[in-house]
Amino acid sequence: MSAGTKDRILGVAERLFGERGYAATSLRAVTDAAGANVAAVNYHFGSKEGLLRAVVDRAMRPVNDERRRLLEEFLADGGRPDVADLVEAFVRTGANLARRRDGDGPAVSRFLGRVMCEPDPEIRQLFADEVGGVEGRYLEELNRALPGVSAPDVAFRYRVMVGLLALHQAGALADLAPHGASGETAPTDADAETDRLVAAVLAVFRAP
Amino acid sequence: MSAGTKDRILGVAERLFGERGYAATSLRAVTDAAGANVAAVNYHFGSKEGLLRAVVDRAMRPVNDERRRLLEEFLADGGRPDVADLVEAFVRTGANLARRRDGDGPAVSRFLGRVMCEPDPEIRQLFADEVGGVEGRYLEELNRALPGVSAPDVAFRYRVMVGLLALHQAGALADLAPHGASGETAPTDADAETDRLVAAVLAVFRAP
DNA sequence: GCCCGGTTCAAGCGCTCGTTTAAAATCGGG
DNA sequence: CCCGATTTTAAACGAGCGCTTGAACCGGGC
Repeated sequence: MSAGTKDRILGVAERLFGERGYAATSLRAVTDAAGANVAAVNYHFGSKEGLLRAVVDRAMRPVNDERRRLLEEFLADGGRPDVADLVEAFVRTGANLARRRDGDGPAVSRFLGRVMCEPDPEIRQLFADEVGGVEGRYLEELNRALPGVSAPDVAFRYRVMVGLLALHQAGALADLAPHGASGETAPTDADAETDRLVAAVLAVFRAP
Repeated sequence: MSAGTKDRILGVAERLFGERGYAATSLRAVTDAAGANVAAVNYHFGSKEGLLRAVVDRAMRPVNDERRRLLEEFLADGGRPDVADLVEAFVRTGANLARRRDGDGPAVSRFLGRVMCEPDPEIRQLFADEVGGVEGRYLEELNRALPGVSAPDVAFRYRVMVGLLALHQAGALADLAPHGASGETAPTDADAETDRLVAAVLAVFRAP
């Protein structure tokens, strides 16, 4: 039933890094939950940071692939994606992670959102390297689709998109509610939240 | 010249928590930089979390006060603030922190942004408690100013505003740039960034 | 049957963590 | 000037950290 030690460690690390953050998660917490030994981490991944790198890579790969695929679909036959196409493709690809068939969707999603918000510049760089290529191409196409907006403005709105997606995935948007207010504890439908997110990002890009 | 030990610790903690995050900052790093002894933290603040609480309180108080003042100014004489008023008041109050006369503005700003993004739910709660009252009133007024938008939609857009402000203050928006792209290393004018942020949030609230 | 490369393990390395203790330093009021 | 309270200090506590070591385990080919 259970996968190999290496994969079990990856899965647990993904979940715990996402829940507690990288710095606050000890290797022993990971290996205990994975039914493995601390030394196994250093054997398979070299170090704690190596483990993080492997988890980021595994989690990010399908997202990158899907975003690249959608972009190439848009560009096929000399097509020109508009802003809505690009935002939909980019944001929903990330947001839909949480709905993966296996039960790990929410964990992967939260993990990726959390990594994007980590304080340590090394970790941010690690993540940026992983995502780099594809994101750059989206920025290019966004510039092409918004000829009336200056490049720095497009770049800013692009960063807003990435940042909001990260907060959404980390679950950080959900509990920024003003708590003091009425109920609202209802876990508002996740699909509705994603729709709201896409709409918000689109509104930002379409601003005058 | 130097303030008392207590205030020096508060100042350094503010800076280091903002730079490295709470979990990754040791008490010894704080007290060393403050020229104080580790035990002084527990004497003055009881614990590491007590220190965090004190720093949040000190940093957040002027922001809360200013937001409250602006809101009451809008409401004076039966006035009714519109969306632009509310967003400007809320976002700029936070963003302008970085321009305080003393040199600590950027540190305070980064610290507050970082705390809003911390993974630990206890810390998030601590922050929410501190901000609570005032934010709830802004949400109320936003609902009043947007009669055509459903309450859950307004609540979502409100969370987008708070989240984006946090990312902006933490400096996380600045380096989500696609790195792979051209230069853009230019530290784009901070005022221009704030203007873009306000414009983006306004666009979100004004979406159909 | 035996050995071998790839894995996993218990144990321990040196170090840093948050916290505690008790003594020294500091200071204002009688 | 000295006393009592407040503040600051050095030193140590136990726990947990990331990482390393050397031995045990394991399945498959000679």
